[in-house]
Amino acid sequence: MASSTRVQPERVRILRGGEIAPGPVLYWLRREQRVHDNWALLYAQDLALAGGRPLGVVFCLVPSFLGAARRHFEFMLAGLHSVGDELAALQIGFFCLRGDPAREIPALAASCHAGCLVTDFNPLRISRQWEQAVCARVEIPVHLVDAHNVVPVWLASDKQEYAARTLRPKLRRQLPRFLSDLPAVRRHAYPWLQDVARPDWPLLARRLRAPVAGGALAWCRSGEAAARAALAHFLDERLAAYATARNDPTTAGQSDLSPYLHFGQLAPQRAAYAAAQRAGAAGGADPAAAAAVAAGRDAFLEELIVRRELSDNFCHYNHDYDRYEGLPAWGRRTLEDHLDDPRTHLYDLAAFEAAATHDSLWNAAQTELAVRGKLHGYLRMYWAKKILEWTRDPAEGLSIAIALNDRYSLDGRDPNGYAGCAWSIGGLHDRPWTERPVFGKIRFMNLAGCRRKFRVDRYIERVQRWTQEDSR
DNA sequence: ATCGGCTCGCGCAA
DNA sequence: TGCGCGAAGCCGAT
Repeated sequence: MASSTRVQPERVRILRGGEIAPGPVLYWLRREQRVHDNWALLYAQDLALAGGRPLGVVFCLVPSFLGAARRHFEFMLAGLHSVGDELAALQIGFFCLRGDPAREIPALAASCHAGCLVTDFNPLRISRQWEQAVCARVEIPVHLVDAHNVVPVWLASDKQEYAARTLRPKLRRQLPRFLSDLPAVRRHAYPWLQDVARPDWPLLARRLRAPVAGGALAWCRSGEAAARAALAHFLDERLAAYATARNDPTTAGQSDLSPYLHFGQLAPQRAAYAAAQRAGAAGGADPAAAAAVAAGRDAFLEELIVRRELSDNFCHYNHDYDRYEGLPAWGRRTLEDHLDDPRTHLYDLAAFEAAATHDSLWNAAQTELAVRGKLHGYLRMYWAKKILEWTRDPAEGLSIAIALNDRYSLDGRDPNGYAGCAWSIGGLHDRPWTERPVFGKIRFMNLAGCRRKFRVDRYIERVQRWTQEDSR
């Protein structure tokens, strides 16, 4: 069977080799929960078209996943619901299974006599384990597609990068080849004819075993359509101010796209391509406005591509990405020099989770995280660094920061979160600074710095307003 | 308001 | 082997 005509071969890794057998192509959808701008779906469709076969998509719902809360599952299920509807309209089969993917995926592949299995790339350990388990239980080829990174993670670099500055030039060299528009998925010429039971979405929601944590997520509607609207809104309304406003938690200066990127409802490459198109022309006759758009675009692309793909690089090449042992050697060394330093305050997970520290800014940040399911980028650093400062040792601090981020943040359980916690607490991708108690040479942050950057009282009031709205 | 120093190690130039 | 420089800061000097 011929290979893909629309997807570059460097995007694809063969997890299990062999001849593609007769029978439909099955795409096991995991991280990229969208129909459009999805290289893995396009690749699976190309394989199916080349062989004249039907195409099916399967998602396997795991009732409990890395500490995710009920509202995360509800957000995800709402998005998957529209994915299923759109695929049906394209004559592509859609299954939403429930249980252990290591059992469910091979069972489905066998029952529909699939000739090939395609899945999307995710660097987290649990994803690799599922891949291995599935490969061991099927007799057909399994192909893995990096549909998340603009430059496929294994092509961008063959090792864990030391810092953004070592990855940046490697990405830049490859971007002309990869930062392109994406082709449209087609109505599939060979319809999926076998009976597909429409997922019983309300039943799936009722059977979840996820803990209830945090408030409702009124600010962020789920789904591909909402994601595209949010991108358009950001590019139209906020891009010009992004370079200057994104580090001020009292203004709406951030893109607010991370939930969509995390759940795969928005393709990073779509966002990057759209932002790159917003060249100086946007300002028209006004050179200052054009310069602001260009600065916003550059800052956004730096975060969207360089820093996000750096965190995929970290988790892909460092299997201790969420543990103390995964921190850089100089960071661990200097933290260990200060293990016996007295701590000014000590809290456990429950006290942090209850936002019951002595610091009203920290409590407000934790409250924002709990109520809204997101924490402003600048405050997220302060938040994590204080957890390091107020726990008995850095390993405990790291695990508390990760646990809270995974439980509350809509974009938790993502390489971004693990890299962010390791940056704040262990100096990952950072450099050493003046030595001081507890932190050692890890970059320090404090309230005075926040006051210099933004109106701390205004931020705290803002969070209190959200809390009142939420309780109503 | 602005500036330099802090401190490690990567990667490139020589 | 030497050297420049870096994921978002802090602090004290001017």
